[in-house]
Amino acid sequence: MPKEKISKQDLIAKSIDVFWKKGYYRTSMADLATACGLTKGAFYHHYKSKEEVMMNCLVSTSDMFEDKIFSIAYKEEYTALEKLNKMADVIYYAFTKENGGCYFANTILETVHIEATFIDVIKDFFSRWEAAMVEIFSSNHSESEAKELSLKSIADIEGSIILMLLHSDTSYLKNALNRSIESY
Amino acid sequence: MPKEKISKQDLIAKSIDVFWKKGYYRTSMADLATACGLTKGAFYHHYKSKEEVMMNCLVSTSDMFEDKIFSIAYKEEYTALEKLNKMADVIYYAFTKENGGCYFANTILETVHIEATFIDVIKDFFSRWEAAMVEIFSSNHSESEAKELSLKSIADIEGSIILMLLHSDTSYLKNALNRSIESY
DNA sequence: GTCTATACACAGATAGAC
DNA sequence: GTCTATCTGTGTATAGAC
Repeated sequence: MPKEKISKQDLIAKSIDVFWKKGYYRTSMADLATACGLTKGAFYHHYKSKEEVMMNCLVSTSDMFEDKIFSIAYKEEYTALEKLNKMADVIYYAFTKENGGCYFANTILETVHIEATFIDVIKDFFSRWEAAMVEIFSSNHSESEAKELSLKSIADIEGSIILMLLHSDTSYLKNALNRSIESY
Repeated sequence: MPKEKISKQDLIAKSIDVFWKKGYYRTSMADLATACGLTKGAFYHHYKSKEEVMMNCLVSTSDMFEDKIFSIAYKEEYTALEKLNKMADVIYYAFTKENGGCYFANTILETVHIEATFIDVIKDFFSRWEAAMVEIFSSNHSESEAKELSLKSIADIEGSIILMLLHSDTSYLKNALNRSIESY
């Protein structure tokens, strides 16, 4: 296979940046193409619709979170508290870099009342996150307590991201992550 | 003044429903006009731009929350716990009726990276909410503790709304409201 | 694989008849 | 105050040259 001018991985990575920042509906195919240094025509050669690009972006981002963040919960070399702290650091980085925010929360709020297209990928993301948190909290709590603590942490973090974006102040997220650690 | 076919109040009320459900960018002027039983031309007679309609909708909704919900925090005839319970009931109703969700959270996530137009009204909404919660928690906690408890409650509730919408399950919100009451 | 050109629908907004 | 008609821009998507 001859070398490609631009790889599919690159297209998705660049597209994620645009979707993350502008949202699904507000992003045009021209935006995505330009971000990749292509024209619309060339971009459509790789993906046949905006929906298809978005799906690939969501799946790719979810996999990246699993790989870089949620997987920490299953590493045997760390204590539960170490896992919580390490995850908090990477989550903070992921939700504050560039313009900040949670790609999945943005997308579900934008699309949930209009089309069900992306709901399963987003459910999957939150289910992976919850599973990772449950894994950690389970070392110290009953199964049902661990689940409740996990859901509370996730809700608190997501809500704090909203306040963080509203006030342009990352300490809202920082505080939520600390509350999550303290609840262990 | 002769009777109007349709009052400005009605236009805004109907528009809020549409914006709440479809979001700002996804809602067209034709959507708003149709929801009000008007044509685009007639609708433009009342409001000169979509942005102006949105601003009026946000302000009107924020005032409604202050009037019907946040004001409970300042009623002297109730104990702090009664206030928390009453507020939780109305908040639950407001965020679950129709399609559910928080109009202000939706809007800030949709627009914050694109335009700053609505940020002040939305800040005002959250600041009113926070003030009401601080008023209640202050009866039992120091000023700084009351503020932290308030922000935690609000973040938890907003995050739980996301999970509620994702899973079509209002118990996420119910649980967050209970956690807020228990934290008193 | 990338480009230009284009088809077609719909967006926000305005003009002018009734 | 409401309507129809229209202007202008932009959106998704496709066709076909290079």
